[in-house]
Amino acid sequence: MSLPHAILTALLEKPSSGLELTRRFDRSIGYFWSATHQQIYRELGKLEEAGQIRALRSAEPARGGKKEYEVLPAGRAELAEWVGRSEEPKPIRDALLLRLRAAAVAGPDAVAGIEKELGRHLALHEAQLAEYLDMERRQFGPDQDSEADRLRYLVLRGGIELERFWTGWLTEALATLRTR
Amino acid sequence: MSLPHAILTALLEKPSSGLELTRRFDRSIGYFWSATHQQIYRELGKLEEAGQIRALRSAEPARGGKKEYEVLPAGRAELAEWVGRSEEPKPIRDALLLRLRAAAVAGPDAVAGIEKELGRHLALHEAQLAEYLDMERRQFGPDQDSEADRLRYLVLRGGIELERFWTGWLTEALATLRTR
DNA sequence: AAGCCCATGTAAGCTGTTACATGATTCA
DNA sequence: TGAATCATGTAACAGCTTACATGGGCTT
Repeated sequence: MSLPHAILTALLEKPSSGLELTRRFDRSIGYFWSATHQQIYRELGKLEEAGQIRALRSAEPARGGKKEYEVLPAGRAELAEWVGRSEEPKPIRDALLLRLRAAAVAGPDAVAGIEKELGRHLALHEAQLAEYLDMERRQFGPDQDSEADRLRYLVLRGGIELERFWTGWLTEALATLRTR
Repeated sequence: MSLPHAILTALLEKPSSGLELTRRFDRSIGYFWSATHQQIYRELGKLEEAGQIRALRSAEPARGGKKEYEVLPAGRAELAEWVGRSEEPKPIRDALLLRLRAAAVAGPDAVAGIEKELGRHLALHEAQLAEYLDMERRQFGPDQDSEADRLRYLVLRGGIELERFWTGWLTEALATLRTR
């Protein structure tokens, strides 16, 4: 149940149309909460229905016209309430770890195939880490004065450390497999 | 599309009934691929239908009787093929990171509420890390001779390092919030 | 005029979650 | 015998993914 809150957050940062939101979900917000344009349009409809957001320049033609949305007070209140809500961490579902475990029972032929996949993932995570480090360098100076900036920096720090975990573990995994 | 492969892996490690599988998904397999008993029973039906697994002691009564399943050659082949298959890493969806980002726009009142939640998650991840370290100590000695053991140890190493990431980042996040 | 991108959607299907149902066995 | 637990399911729904549809504007 977090997609509506992700959208409310994005719209509070900047009122946007559906497609603009989609773009931003491919960049910043999507780094920790991904969504496709189909999900976003559906959810925008629900949020408008619920009176939490409102379309600007209202009377555009239904098809082909751009609709910008902004958050209403009810939406802001809902988001603030959600932020403080308690929720269990979701159990992990990671296909790569599962694959390794499967390789242990599927026999040695399977192990050769998985090595390539591990290397591919390593490259992807290294690229993501580099991008985060670049964002860190450009967007965050030595001192953040505003509370909001410090929170945003914390989120980025999470992304960085998570990618460091992946690159570290994948490197270790490849080294282990190669010395067999 | 990984649940059937998780089940095949578990059944190859040891033929089991639905409930036994459920138990094991709460322990070892579930540490990186969780599933409820409803999912498991549904999937067991599909796998049997597809000729990848088979029920032992076949003619037990439908209700209340225990059914043990074992993997057929077709199932083993499917798993081996899947292990080598290439797949994009799933985009991240992490509610806690999203919450922090939302807190940045939802105002300072929201920040107070989130601190408690961060502390709660920290305790959970510390407990999980301790459990993994205990497993490491008990199940894996200084030298793993068999390939399968080394793969299983790699998976556990992944779990350990992932929990270290969480405890480290959550500690940093709490420290940052408290010095505001 | 044809092809491309922008922008907003619809529809179908799959996966996962939550709530409930049913019979068998065990133990107080 | 009643309650708890074991064991296997059914049903309904929510969320996400994939494929396709529709119309407008811009370029060549």
